Amino acid sequence: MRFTTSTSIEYPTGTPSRPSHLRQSNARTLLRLLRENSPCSKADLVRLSGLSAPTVSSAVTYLESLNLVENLGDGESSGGRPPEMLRFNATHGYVAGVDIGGTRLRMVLADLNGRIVTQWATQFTEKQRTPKAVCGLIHDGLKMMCQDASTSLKKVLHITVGAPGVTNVNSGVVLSAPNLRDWNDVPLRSMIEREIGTEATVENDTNLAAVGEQWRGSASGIENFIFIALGTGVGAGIFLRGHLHHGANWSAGEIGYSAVHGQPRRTIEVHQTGQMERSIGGLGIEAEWQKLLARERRSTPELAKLRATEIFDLAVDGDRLAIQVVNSTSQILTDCIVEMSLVLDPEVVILGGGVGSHPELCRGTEKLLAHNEFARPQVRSSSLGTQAQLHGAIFLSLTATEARLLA
Amino acid sequence: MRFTTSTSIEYPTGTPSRPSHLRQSNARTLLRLLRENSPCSKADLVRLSGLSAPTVSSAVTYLESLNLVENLGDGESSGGRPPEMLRFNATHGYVAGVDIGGTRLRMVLADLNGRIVTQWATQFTEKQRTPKAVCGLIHDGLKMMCQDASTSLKKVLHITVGAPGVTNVNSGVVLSAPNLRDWNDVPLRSMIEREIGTEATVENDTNLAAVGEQWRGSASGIENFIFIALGTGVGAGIFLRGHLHHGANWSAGEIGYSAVHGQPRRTIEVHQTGQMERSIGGLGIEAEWQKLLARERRSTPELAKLRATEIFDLAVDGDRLAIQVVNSTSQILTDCIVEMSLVLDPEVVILGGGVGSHPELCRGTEKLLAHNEFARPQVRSSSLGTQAQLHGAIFLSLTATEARLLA
DNA sequence: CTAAATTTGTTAATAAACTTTACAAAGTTT
DNA sequence: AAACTTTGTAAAGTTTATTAACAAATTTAG
Repeated sequence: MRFTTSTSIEYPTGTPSRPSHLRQSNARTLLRLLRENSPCSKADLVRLSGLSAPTVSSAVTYLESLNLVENLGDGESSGGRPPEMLRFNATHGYVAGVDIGGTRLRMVLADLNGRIVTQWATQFTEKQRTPKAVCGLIHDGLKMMCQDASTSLKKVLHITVGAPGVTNVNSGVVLSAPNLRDWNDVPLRSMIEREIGTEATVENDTNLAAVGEQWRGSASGIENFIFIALGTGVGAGIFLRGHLHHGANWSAGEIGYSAVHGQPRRTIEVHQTGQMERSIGGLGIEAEWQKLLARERRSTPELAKLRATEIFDLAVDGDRLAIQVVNSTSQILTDCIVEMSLVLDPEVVILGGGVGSHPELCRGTEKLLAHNEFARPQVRSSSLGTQAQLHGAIFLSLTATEARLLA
Repeated sequence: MRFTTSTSIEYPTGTPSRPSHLRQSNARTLLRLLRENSPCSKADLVRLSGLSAPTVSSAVTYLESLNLVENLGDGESSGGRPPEMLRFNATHGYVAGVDIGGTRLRMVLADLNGRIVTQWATQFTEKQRTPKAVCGLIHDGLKMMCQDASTSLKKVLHITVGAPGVTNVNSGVVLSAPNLRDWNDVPLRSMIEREIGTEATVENDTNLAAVGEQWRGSASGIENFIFIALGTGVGAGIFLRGHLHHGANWSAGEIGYSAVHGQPRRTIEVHQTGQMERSIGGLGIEAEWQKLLARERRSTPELAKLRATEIFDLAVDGDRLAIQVVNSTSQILTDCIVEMSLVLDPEVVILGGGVGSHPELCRGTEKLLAHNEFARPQVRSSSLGTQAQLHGAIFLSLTATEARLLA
């Protein structure tokens, strides 16, 4: 260090602005405007951006040279020389989304407008659930989808993978995934990047579902909401001030371990199913149903093996015991929502997952929440259903790609 | 709308980058570097910023013309021409912080480095607690402080006011403040701005305390933490990903209404003290203490009127009943922290407020949390104590001012 | 004690990016 | 067919940055 007079300065820290930054910044602005307003003319871009015509012209030439913009030829005149219509070239590249489920692998391929162009899925065999095998399957699926979309693997710019477990998004490591045996500290991102040669993001699947619902689902445009996934497992995706919230140890939203009102207090242990999950997870709901059946001596093999959603369906038909199950589930869920709302004050709570998206549960929860004067967010069912994760994955891939299109 | 060929485009949306933006951006960068590294020379700024020497020279001249930077004269040579030392002119302006408490008004004045130069406080009389009277008191206090600091009211660039209630920070309206009679939908910001003629920010006092602890207290440098204020009231400041979280209706952190494990479920009503507050607020702790005293026939007038912190002090001395009070309070607090941690996964929880900052409570809570395998944030006592709000207010004022110094 | 080296800072020349002005191109309206 | 409107480009001028050259002031070395 050459510095001597002052105490101690570390070099360098600044981010100098140079004339070339203007070009970059304006190119980015124009590309964004083009993506939001395709097709449009240069004159439109002049009006939209506030830049001068020569600048727009030069930037568009630059974007065309990168193959990011295509010229569609003359448009309709509005009283003068007809405009040359421009369009963002959505097939300049593609992005992929992957959902690693407990029993199957699902994938989608989308263009740079986020339009899904093809999809692929496969059931796991037991052996295929190792991290290494999953990477191979993803590679296979990607190749199949590229073929189907008549494109090449090289044009896939980013791939986002949803894993059913606690995930360090920065490092791309799946820290733990209870439903996937031996998935602990799996460096999934680097494995995929090495296997496929494409930049990757790894996220928790429930977080992806939340992003999906925010992008083009029930939480569209909402800045503060909680996505609650009720299925075999119970978890939440926390979306605050327009962004996912992960927490200090990537475990935000692990509400399966939350306490249930009226049940004894417990300590939190990783390898034990949480109290909330045991109560309102799919298995918990079915257990409650069986208990009630037994108590009322109505148990038959057929009734006893009903799944949670089927029990809810019975409630819609007016079955007294099933209604009781819906009510107790709704009550526990409501307590959970109230506690979260007091802390976070979300605008909306989205109920998703195989069990959670059942409309009867939404209705029951809404009714109970209405008793409160506040801590009373809107409750909505997931509108993307099982596709939410995949849409969220596409969104994150698009976001990651955006910065790289003009880098 | 002149646009006809495409479906519909609204003008204008862009943010064009022009050469003058470079100057602005670089001036801002250099000012920031100067604030972080005062005193330093132009040559240092060249190295820190990565900009060329002529650019730095020209920008510094500009900053000097605005009186934002002062030249201290020659520094010590390090083997060549001695550098001209530059310093950010922290007395170019001042910022103020205000805390509206239940019984008193406290204010501080700080320079643009955030150094507190003077303070002022007054007890409220009953009549002085109306919004209008409070604005007058703030005006008086500000004038006193300016006199004390030998500066003028015109040099006060921003004032941040903490109010003990739910506050809409965008509009500057205090929506409700249970401890201040008739404070409902008070447009405090515009009232202060009109009275004093200075740009103002209004925030919830607990949120300000959280900001203060993050800036120069127990949460220094922590991106995700929860500040829990335990006093007569119970509330939390939620600090996530480096920013305060307010929620959709400005009521995030209202955990005084949270349910207490083992107590019957209740609906949430605004004008009724919350369950959590009734249990571990100062009054709740004192009631519990009196109950235990009565049960053990130890009640004396002297013991019965002890305040919560004094009861905790007795526990430190080994008093069995007092220890019991600490334990039950810690247990309820721990349950609350665990539930929040499952949702938010904070790195740290700061205990503050008159009751909460008692070290015995921190110790008890830490011990109980240690039983968990996760949902186990660090627990720390507030290090700024009753000053936390004021420091937070100064920080927010500085942040608001920063953008305006070069506008 | 003087000359060389070092560090700081300014001036002059050059480059990049934007804007304004002028104008060409290609329609519609009168 | 002439006038008007809209789109788009070319040329000239402005702003801001950089590099290169140099001046100023001190330390170091012979």
